[in-house]
Amino acid sequence: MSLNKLVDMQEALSHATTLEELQGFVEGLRDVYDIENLVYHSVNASGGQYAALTYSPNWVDRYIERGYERVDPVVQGCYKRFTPIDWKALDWSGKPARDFMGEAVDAGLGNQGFSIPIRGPSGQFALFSANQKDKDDSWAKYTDERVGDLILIAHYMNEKALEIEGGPAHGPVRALSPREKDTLTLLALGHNRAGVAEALNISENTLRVYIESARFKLGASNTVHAVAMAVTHGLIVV
Amino acid sequence: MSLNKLVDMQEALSHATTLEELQGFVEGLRDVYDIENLVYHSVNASGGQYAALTYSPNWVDRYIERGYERVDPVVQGCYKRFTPIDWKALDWSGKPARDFMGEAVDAGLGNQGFSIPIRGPSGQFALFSANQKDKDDSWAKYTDERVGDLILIAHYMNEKALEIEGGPAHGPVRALSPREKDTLTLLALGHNRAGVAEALNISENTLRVYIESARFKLGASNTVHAVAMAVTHGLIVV
DNA sequence: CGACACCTCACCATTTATGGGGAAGGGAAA
DNA sequence: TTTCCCTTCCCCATAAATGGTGAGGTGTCG
Repeated sequence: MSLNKLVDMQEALSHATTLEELQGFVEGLRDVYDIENLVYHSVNASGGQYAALTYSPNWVDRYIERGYERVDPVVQGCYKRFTPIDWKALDWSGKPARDFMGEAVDAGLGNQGFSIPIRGPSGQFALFSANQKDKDDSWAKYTDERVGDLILIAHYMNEKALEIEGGPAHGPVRALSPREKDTLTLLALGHNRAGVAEALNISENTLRVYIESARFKLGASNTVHAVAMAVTHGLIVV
Repeated sequence: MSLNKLVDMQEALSHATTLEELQGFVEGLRDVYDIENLVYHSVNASGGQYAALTYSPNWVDRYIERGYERVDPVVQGCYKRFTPIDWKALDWSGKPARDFMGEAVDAGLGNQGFSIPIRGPSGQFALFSANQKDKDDSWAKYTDERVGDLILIAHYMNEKALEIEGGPAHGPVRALSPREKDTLTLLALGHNRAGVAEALNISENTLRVYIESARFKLGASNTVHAVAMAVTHGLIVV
């Protein structure tokens, strides 16, 4: 059923090289999936935000201006989750939350919604949401049918957004040798040199060679730097 | 097509309260989806690992004993990704990687595979993989048809695993004060104590208080450990 | 075969980090 | 108001990390 759509989607995404094109992609997707609103919203590890969405610019401006992300149950609820969720299942019990939804509907949003939280390396977080004015039963049918597609799209889109935005940001780092990874991993876990040397069954002298070669490869100025870089670049898993 | 299966799956998962039951769930899933092997493997932020899988115990033991996670292109490749990927698209160019695959096939694994990386809050990372002995074209057809289901299952399973295991499991990490964050951030960027103290315009003595209080809060055994923990827990952004 | 990367070990002098102690002012919460 | 926490500063002795250099063996790839 959805395979053709998905193939088209990937095809369209593969050519995107700017964030503006992602905006166009989201708008196209809205037609393909016959839905009123789609939103991709990314918050990277440094707090930088980016969104590609089909809400009215007025609503977006108002949202940003008044800092509604601090009230919005979708954002607040999804930040702690990592599986898709229907907006009905979120906590709307607070008065600010209900007022917010009232305003949102006035601004043209639908009453139904469905969001997919996405997480990338290094604390990156994004939300992909579908929104529509609909009755409960037909909305449930709609989401049941498309949730699989939407999850895939959300992830591909997030990958593309990160590729565009964050790609060449952090410079190239040479891969570490197995021993170098072992060394940095154990250091990151809190062992000192003597402990690491013992754990790896090598002399502390040898260990130092690994630390220094890792430092050299990463362009790090000391051990702390090297370990931090290895962690943030995903070279070691702690 | 897959809706009934998914409903059954969620139903089965909702009753799970122990990690052992997840193991049983994975085994059941293997039959439902007519695949040779399924693997759920989670690494939480504290380095704790948990797996529910259908590989032979011998292979699992061998994998752990020899630290194959450092060689396995599936683990290494997926850690940097966050969209599903076929194992063929991974980097198998190194000799250790090829040797590893040879051993894996000898141990009964199929030659084809497909993995879904999953990320949760606070650096939690998991992999959900499907594995089978198959030809390229029929495997491509299989994955195309089921990738949507598998992604959903992977996410629900990860949610359940974290719910069971996660809650109060990984020790509480107290929030860092602004000065402590500044300190660890600059240390992570490669400055030594003197440099950080100068950058923050405080004495090196004062700086030490921050390092030690941060270490204490994080339960870290030294500066390297504290910085690594702060990075992996997303307390600082490097 | 030769280049190259990797793993292993050693020594020395010096710089740097750590552990543990004490102290004082400011602010916020209870 | 009292109690925390945050911020800032100081001292000392000891443990640990660093910088630089040298050198032997293994394995892989062209």
